[in-house]
Amino acid sequence: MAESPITARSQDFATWYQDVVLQGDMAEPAEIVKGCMVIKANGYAVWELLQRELDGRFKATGHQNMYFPLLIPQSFLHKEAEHVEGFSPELAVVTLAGGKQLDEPYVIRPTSETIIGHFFAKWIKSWRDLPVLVNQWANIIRWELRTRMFLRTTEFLWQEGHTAHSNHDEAVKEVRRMLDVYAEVAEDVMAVPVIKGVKTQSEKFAGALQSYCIEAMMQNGFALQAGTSHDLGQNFGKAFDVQFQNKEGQLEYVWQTSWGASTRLIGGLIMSHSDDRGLVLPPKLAPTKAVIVPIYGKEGGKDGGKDRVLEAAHRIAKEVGAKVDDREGQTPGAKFFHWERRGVPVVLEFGPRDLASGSIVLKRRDTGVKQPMPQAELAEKLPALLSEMQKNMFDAAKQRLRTNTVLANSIGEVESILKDVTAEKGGGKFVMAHVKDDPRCDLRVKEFKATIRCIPLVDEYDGPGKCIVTGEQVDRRAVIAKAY
RNA sequence: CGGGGAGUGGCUCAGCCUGGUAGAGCACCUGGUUCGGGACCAGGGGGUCGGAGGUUCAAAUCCUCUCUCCCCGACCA
Repeated sequence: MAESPITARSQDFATWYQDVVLQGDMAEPAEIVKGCMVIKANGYAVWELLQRELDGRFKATGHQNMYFPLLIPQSFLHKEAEHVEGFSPELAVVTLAGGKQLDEPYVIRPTSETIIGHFFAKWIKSWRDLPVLVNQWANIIRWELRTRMFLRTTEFLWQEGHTAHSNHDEAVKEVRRMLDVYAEVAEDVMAVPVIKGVKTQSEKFAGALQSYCIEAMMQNGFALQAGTSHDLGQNFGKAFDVQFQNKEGQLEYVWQTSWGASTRLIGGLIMSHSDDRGLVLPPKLAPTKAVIVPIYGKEGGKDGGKDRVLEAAHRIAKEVGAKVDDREGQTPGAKFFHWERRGVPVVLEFGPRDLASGSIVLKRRDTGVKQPMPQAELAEKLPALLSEMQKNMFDAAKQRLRTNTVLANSIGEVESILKDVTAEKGGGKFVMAHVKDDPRCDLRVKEFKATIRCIPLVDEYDGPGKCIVTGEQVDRRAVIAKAY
């Protein structure tokens, strides 16, 4: 398979990113066809690992996987006013089917609140039926004006959780609990530090009371919304008439939540850790943790030196759970590059010299440091090394987040920090400023193409202050940044 | 939709200005020598240049129309 060069330029991030993802291949992970992404082998393997991590946690918190229809009667979308307003512009609609014009068109789901609301109404009658905790792994379509590899494709894979509760308190607890799950997976599994917060009313999910989110910072300082968890209140309950009888025998509308994370996470992963030499995968998400590259040396081949090296390499590989790259006709150098650019955490060199000395040379992907070690110690040291790398990658990303987070006390200051920031040039910051959750503030910030990313749940700064736009008192600083 | 750019073997691209009927590198196939950071030699297969029309003795190259993709903006996970 072809190995195109990575024409990475660390400052030209968009181009770099495009190159890594399009051509830089973790076995050529993806390409875009008409705004939709084709995810190839290794890219999908990373997604599968992420899925497993998320799904395990959903199940551990009592959720069940279900599957709902792809096509939703258009009228369903219209039942919740804000929802239809928010999603109408990006709907793909099926008007013709079976060779006939449909009486009522179907929309291809952009998200499933409506059709799930429809079923919740059928399934929920009593307080004994609650809570209902559902998750769906699915594809959805949002016809955005512009696509971006991994971050915004027309069709994407995601997971959407939908729950119904008998009271608001419990629903909010669920919203927060799932937000924590996302944050945990981002930080512990993806090694991507995130800020948990709430969206402004302007930025919230269409139809929600409140949207919670985790925001990550990419290497160019851009923000990436990596997961959301919505408190839907009774909006959808009322729209779809999801009522239950409480213990007192009275009818009440359910309180709902929804939460989702998508293949965008893979983009976030790449843009958080990868470097000019290709992908860097955190060990927990690396489909292949370690590869042994055998080197046969001058005496190789004929006199059996090659066989001895290979035999020993396979023995070691079996002990430590590594893979041997025994492909013919490729030099060791080519193999090193091959695995390096695919983000394999540990590449092991093993040749005649190691065979003689009982050692093996180990190179870690995150730091690029190469060191010899006794073969006998490898099996024991590898797991510890992988977890050290996992931590190291998180720490590095956390450090970057800290370094690029700044305080500002006037709108002019925020503007001067962010106005010239672009995805290509980099230099993005998370600007912490007191700003009110008021559409006027969102609009003011949009003047220089930034957004209020979130109001953090935990205030790590100086508490209350005056809004830099309206002058009104607010209780903590919010994150303002340019975002993908 | 507005502004840029690009469509030429599998991939990346040169050739176009100054028309003469297609090239390079990588990849692929065969044989051999290699093997501690993208090996080398020799031989070989594969494209009619996004599509349509026009000008011309002759079009990848000039003209007209059209399609597609990429980047920037508006919309957004």
